[in-house]
This record gives sequence, C-alpha cells and structure tokens, in this order.
Amino acid sequence: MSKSLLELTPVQAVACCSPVTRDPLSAEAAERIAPLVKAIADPVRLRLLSLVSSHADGEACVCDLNDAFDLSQPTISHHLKLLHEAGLLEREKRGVWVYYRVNAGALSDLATLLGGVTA
Amino acid sequence: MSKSLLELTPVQAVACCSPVTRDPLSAEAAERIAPLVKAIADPVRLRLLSLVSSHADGEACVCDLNDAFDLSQPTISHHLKLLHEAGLLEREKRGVWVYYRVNAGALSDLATLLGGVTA
DNA sequence: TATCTATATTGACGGATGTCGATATGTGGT
DNA sequence: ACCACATATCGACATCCGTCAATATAGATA
Repeated sequence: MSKSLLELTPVQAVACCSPVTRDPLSAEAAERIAPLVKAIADPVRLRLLSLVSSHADGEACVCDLNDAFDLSQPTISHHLKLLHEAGLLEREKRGVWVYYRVNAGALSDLATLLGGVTA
Repeated sequence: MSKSLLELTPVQAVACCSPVTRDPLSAEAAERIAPLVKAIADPVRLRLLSLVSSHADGEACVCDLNDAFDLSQPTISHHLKLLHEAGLLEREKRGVWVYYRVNAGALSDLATLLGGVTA
C-alpha cells in the first residue's frame, strides 16, 4: 500500500500534476505546490541549491557551504533543513561530515509544473 | 540607453541568467531571482496565475477571479498587484473592468532558470 | 573517559507577509 | 450632478520567517 500524503515530501506530493498554465489549479493542489516553491523562494536557499548542484560529484559538505556565506552556522543548517524537508536536497552522513546532493528529478519536476513545458 | 536595473520588473532583471543547477549562483543573482520566486510562492497566487492562464482568450477579469476564492476583494487585488509587479501578469483596463493576462515568456524563463533545461 | 570537531536544535528577536474592514478612485448610466 | 459598481489603497492585526547566540548531539581520537 502507498504511504499517506502526509508522509510525503512536498516534491513527492506534487509529482503528479499538470503544468500550472494549462488547467485551473484546485485549491488543494495549490496548497501542496506552494510549500515547494516557498522552499526555493529565498536567496540563500537558491544559492545553496546551486552550490550543491554545481559542486564536484554533485555533492557538497556542510563545511564547504558554510564558508560561502556571511551567515552563522545555525542559519545555514536551518536553510539546509528546509530544502531537505521539501525533498529538494538529500542528506547523507559520512563520519563527522554531512553531505547534501540535489534530488535529481525534483527541480525539473517543479520547472515542468511551472509551465516550462508549454513554452 | 538601457533602463536602470531598478526600473525593471523581477522577470526582466533575470532573463539573462543560466540555470541554477549548472553554475554557482552569485549572491547578487540570487537576490534578483528570489523575489520572482517569492511572487509565486503562495497558493492563492499560484491559483490566480493558473486561472488567468487557462481562462478563455488567456485573460481574465478581476470580477471572475474574486468569485473563485473565499477571500475579500482587497486581498485578491493585493495578490494581483504582487504578480503584476513581479512581471508575471500584465494589466489592461477596459471600461470599468480590469483584465489580467500572463506574461507569456515569464513563467517559462523562470522554469528554465530553475533547471528544467538540465533534466 | 575526556576532549575536540562538525552539525543540529532551541529560544528569542525584528521584520516581512496575508488578511481584513474601511475608504478612496475611477467609470458608466440616469 | 448624482448614483451604482468595479477595483485599488490604507491601516491594523496576527502570524510566519530569517537570523543570531547559546546549547545539545554525535563521531573521531587520544
């Protein structure tokens, strides 16, 4: 049996829908999609996503990421958590270090949803 | 001569950049892109965009849009203003009514920026 | 066990955001 | 001129969000 909607990340909960520009979005669908968009609606999180994605081997250690910002370590940790909970970043602990990598399909699913397909 | 960056809508200010997933985003670029993403990071605004886009002739009157929500008229007006200022909706007054239509390229530019291209 | 380092969590604070009711503005009809 | 209607703006309020300093947790090493 499939997992409850409530156990899915925003990305998983949204992977089904047609682009926003083709059919009127139901209130329920909009409520599912919005948190995913909110997750990337911040300059720090956009840069984090970009840094991880373009990093060697497609993954980056938190220690590398901290250095790229003039922000406290807890703040970066907070943003990484939000991206992870949204399903956009995957988290792997290796020894003392934590590595993040982008969930490959997630961003493109989102892009499709936003109407890239109808261009 | 070209207009100042400050006079451009977020969409115009961003139309130049490569996808977020390919190169590390500069802090400045991230600060330009984030407001655009924020503009669609709300369930009401997502539905507004979707309603306008999928409406007959690609345009919708504010009076139609108000009826689709259990929200006050000023609230819908507020969200439409945000979408317009972001460059995602165009506004045209005809008589007493105001019609909005989606800026055709804007959403797809945004989708491309978010990495749809690298899928 | 003790200690050092990497990362996460907590609690607090200021500023941004979504919503409303009241009001203003603008347009057409009488 | 006046009124009715469509839309926008204003001011207030509650909630959410980004940030920090302080602290907790967990792994490695001695």
